[in-house]
Amino acid sequence: MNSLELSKVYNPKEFEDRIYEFWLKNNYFKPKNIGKAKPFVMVMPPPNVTGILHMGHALNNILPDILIRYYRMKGRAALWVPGTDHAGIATQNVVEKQLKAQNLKKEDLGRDEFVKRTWEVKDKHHEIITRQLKKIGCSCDWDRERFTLDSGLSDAVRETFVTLYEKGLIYKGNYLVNYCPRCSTALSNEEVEYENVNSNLWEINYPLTDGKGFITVATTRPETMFGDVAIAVNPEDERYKHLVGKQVHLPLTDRKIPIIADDFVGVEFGTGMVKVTPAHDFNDWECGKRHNLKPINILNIDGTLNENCPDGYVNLSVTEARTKVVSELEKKGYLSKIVPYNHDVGHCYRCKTIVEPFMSLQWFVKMKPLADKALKAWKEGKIKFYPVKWENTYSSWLENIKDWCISRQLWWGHRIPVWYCEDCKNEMASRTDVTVCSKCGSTHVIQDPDVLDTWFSSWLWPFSILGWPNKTDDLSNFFPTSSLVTGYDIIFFWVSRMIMSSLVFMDKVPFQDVYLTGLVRDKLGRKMAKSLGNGIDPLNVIDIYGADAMKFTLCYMATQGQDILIDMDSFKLGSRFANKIWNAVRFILMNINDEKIHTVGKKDLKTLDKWIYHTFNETVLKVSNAIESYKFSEATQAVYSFFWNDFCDWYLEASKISLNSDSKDERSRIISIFMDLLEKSLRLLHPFMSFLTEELYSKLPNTDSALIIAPYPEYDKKLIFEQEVHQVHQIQEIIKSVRNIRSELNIKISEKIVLYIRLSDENVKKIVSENIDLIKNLTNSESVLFTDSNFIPNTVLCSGLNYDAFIDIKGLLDPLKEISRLEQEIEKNEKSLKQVMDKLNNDKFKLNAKREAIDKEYSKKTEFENLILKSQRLINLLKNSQY
RNA sequence: GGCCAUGUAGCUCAGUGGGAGAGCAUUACCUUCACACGGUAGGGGUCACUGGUUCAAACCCAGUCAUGGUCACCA
Repeated sequence: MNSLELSKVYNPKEFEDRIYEFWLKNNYFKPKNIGKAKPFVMVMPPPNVTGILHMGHALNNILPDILIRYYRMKGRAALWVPGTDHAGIATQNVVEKQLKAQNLKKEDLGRDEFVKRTWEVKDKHHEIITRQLKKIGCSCDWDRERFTLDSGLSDAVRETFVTLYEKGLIYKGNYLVNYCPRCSTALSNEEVEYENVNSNLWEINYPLTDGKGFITVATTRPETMFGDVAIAVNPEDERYKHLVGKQVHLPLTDRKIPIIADDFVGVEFGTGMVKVTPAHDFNDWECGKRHNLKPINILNIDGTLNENCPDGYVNLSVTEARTKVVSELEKKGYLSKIVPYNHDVGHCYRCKTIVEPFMSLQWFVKMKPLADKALKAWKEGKIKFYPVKWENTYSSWLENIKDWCISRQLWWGHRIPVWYCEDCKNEMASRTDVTVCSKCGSTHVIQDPDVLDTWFSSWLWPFSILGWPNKTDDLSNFFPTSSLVTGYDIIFFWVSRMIMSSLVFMDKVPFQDVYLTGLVRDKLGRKMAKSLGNGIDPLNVIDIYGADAMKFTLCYMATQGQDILIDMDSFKLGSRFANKIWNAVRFILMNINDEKIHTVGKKDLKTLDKWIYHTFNETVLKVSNAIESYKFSEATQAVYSFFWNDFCDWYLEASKISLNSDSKDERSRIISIFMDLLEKSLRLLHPFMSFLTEELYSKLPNTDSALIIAPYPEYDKKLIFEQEVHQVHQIQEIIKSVRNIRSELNIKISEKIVLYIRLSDENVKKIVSENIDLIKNLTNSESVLFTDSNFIPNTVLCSGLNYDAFIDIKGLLDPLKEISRLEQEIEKNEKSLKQVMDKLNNDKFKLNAKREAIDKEYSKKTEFENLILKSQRLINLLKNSQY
């Protein structure tokens, strides 16, 4: 070890990669003392293998890393399991886009070849993502890494599907589902995002078949009229009662449809008449069921119109058909009017295409029984959300849950484990591949072509990742996990469903705590998106500022429930702090010569030493409490202010006297304390500044093992020194007020002053006299003397509660200026005094307020009165003296 | 429309029933041998608005306004 090894400026590139290798090589990310120590387990929310990690990912992995490192140092068997998600639609889209660039469709390749290409995309992105996570410093156990489409998870998916199938909780049927025509697949309700769209309400006339005029209906989707099977009115609507039961001609076709009454129709809206299109609208679907109306499907699976539509419309897209229908209606006189209208339209969450309600044969999970379990577990307090407000979101979703459409008409994903016999039509759900029909013995069996929703594998993550459905050691050692950290945007997709699946298959909640991070946004509050070009690449931040700076900054800003607004400059916070730590260590190391480092006993601690130990100890308590209650910002603020403001600004500055002492013993004493404090501080800081602290730790002469596995500092009752803390505050107050006056009077640094201090309290006097050199140094005085006088000519006075300090500025005093300054002081203090007196003159205050509050007001009263008195006296003296 | 947040310094945000805080930005002074990614000292706030509870409210309650999120929609 020697100080020369530390460069002047903190340069994270010099050591971050090396340190990560060091950790990896020594298996420090693996849980220790399994079975003996209480485990602390987290699973990584698996990033999609569709791209690279963004700032949100960085945040969502930085916070778990802090927790894992903290609990690891606390002696828990800490395990963090990483992994990635195959991300069905999203990844398939990436490959389809690549093909499109080559003018190819997936059908040109065929299913097997397409899936093979998708695996290549997966491999590529997986490699990048892994590298990024390592750059960030994630201390996860890479040997346990999983992928949602690996063989183990595929077993888990089959086990889950077949079990639910056998319990009757999975069913297949022809229902109306949300359908993305671009992705050519069904979606779950959660995968549809509603966006407000400027559109029109078209009012269309439908002629009555009895020739007695026409009726007018309003619609936002005129092209769906080819699927109309009825017109509905509200049964209470006096305007239309007489029409119920009559028939109308469906314009542009030769079909006739009935007018029916149903109370889902609002009297107020539009014309009060609704076209009923069961195959393409969820309300109409329900209405159609009530009236036994057979739905007419007008769409092909690619979203174009099918042969149920008139000639000339078949194979048109919905948009094209809309234009054509409107113009035909207008031409033929059926169009009554067009009213501009804004409404929310569902879009595919992956490709933003407008989704169409579409009737098709799909697989569903019956959710009510699962949701009930999940609600019960939450009500019993088995699971807690941080911040708690999200529990509302969780419970209201579960209370209003709808069945989950899990089949996707995609190629990338877990194939549905159901086989059909082509001969006897037998349907077989199976954990293993089926080649022979279980009923008729035929070998003509084919597997269902669809795949499962990608969330059908990730909802098993907390136990499948540990080896389920096999009974593994990991499963018994590490399930249930401890905490989950993820973004609030996937509470429905992922968090709630994991809770449901764990309760069904493991009979336990998957984690006790869920911490929901805010989303990372730019300084204007916008989401970071490729299209806006406002994204910040974590690797870029690491390149400029270092991984620790990024980690510390994000953590500092991670307050519960808030989105995080940042730009590149935000990371200066962490970077400067890292530099500060670096240089503090560097400074102390370069001051070691041949001093012997030893344990300094309590009796050898001076006031200032006790103060810093006390402050450190309080910080340990604050930080531990904050981490354990997921108050990340609070924890970082505590370590920041301790290390920078207390340790560097005061203790280190003050201790330079000891460092420069002629006494070898004193130098040895102070260096030993420094080493002890640094060693402890680095342990305290490690979860937040992992690379830097590990690197510096290795440079300390009093350490011999890795910091990452060193014990976390514990609160120590033997290090409470209230009295010394009070004394140091006294000294700090004197120093600050003298510095203030110096600055106010523009006394240059080069100008040494003479300071006279007057103290009435003997205890204070004792402690000040012990630290006279300290005051001298920090106020840049050539001498500090005690005085009993209450006036010293040619000096400026600054006073506090227990002291007067006279600053001799050697004939530079301008009496008029000084009088004016004192008058301002008086004014300020009188204002404060008035506030205090208002309270003290209030009998109710004295009657009701807490004892301490009253005492405090009285002491404030004395303080302000004294200060005013002193200033006034000084003004008089100044006015009467002959300068 | 329901529900949930948020509104504190120029910006981003902490905070707490008892004298308004941090980081960045800004002003002055300082390149003093750890750090100019630094030091010292400042300036800057009707704590959205209006009521209420309380001896005391930025904090608790109600309402208003504004902003955001989310769910659900009547075509």
